[in-house]
Amino acid sequence: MLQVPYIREHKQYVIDALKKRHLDATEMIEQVLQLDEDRRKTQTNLDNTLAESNTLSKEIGQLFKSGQADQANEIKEKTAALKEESKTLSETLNNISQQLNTLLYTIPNVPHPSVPEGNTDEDNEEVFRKGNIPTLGDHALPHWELAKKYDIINFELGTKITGAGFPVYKGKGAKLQRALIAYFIDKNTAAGYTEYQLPLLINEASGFGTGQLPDKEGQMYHVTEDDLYLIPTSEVPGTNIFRDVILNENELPIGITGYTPCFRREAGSYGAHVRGLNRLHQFDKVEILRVEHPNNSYKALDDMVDHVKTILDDLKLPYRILRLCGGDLGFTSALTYDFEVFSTAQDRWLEISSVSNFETFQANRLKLRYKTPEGKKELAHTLNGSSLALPRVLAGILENYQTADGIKIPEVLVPYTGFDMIN
RNA sequence: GGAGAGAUGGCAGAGUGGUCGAAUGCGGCGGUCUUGAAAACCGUUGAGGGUCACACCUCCGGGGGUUCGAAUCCCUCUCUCUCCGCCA
Repeated sequence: MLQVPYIREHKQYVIDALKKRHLDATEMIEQVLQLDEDRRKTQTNLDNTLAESNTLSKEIGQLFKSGQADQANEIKEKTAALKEESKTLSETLNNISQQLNTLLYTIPNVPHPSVPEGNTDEDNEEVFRKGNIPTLGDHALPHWELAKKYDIINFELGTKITGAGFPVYKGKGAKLQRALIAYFIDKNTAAGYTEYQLPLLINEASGFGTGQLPDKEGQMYHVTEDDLYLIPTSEVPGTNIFRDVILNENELPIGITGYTPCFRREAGSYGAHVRGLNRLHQFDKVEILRVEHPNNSYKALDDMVDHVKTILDDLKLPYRILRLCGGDLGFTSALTYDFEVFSTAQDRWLEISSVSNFETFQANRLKLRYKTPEGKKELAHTLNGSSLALPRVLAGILENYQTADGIKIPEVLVPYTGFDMIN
């Protein structure tokens, strides 16, 4: 959620920047500013009314104490009108505040100046590419065929147990998953991130804090009996650690990492693009997350990108990094870099990580602040990124490491798997 | 699932109708003392709105009510804890 004072001071900039998202926010912004002005006016009126009746109440108390009941009763009559007035004013105030908030919730984050123009993922800007795309012979198979051939993932079984999009990993496939998780977390903790194990269900307040609610309700599985949601990413429980928190400035920066399964309804997805591991309802992901001083958050974003790079370098997978264009940028993000690994047998790029700076957008919803040495409270910046999303990494490994004899295991993983070949 | 208890400032914990944004202790911050530290002592220390700054207003789990006046009384919701049951 954008900060109203910021909008007030940078009105035109905000409107122009939001145009990158193909959103003409002129009217919304004007409305926000008008509502905010109304809000403050009404608040002042209400405050004055309440101040008056507070004074009278005190007087009445004094009069009763000194036995002047007649005078007290006289003043009592005066309070009725004030009471009526303050009731009306506070109703108006609630009304205005609600309108203002509803409007603010619908305005996405202001894109960073470096965000390129563009409509779709095709307009994203490639900023880095590394790794050789192997030339696979005629034997090359897509990962879902490989999974079947070596009996390491069973999609049909998951369909039987739950439904489409809930694969069952088996034998070396299951072990490889576990190896990847352990390796990612070790890598992240070595870089200074503190490991967490987080809840997989979240309440409404948490969903709101990171921006999934109220708008993107349809993306999450909802346990209606208890009114809880299955997490679509550990960003949600991870970031909500800091909801309603005021840190000391010297506690920054904070970095945490955690592994969780993620659950996504993916309503409306279909076809070849969701085949195999490409798009699932349940998948594993290791996440990194940071709380930063505003002055340092873009440096932190670069650090996170560099960190994810080293993981992919270790795995020796061909990958590229994209800077998302305005049209493809997520609602809450100011700047996002996507990592994509090349799926050789499918001849396409698969997104395996998304690293974003949300600036104060989430912090404002979360009320995540830090206290400066002067005692001022400022919103912190939040960032997060995947390191990494498992299924597509697995797809990349299966496809790129396949040989006539089986699938080789990337060297760095062998200590974790205990085997160097799936055959 | 059954029975009971509770929700107050960073934490612990008083407060049952007016002078309570709230005693006290701990913690935090600043200072005195000290070569330095500890101890002791002194001071300070919740959040939001509003203002150039004050004033002022709101907040004692959420919502509603009674009252001139509510942390305090009533209703309701949520959550937490204890015991029993069930269970990984």
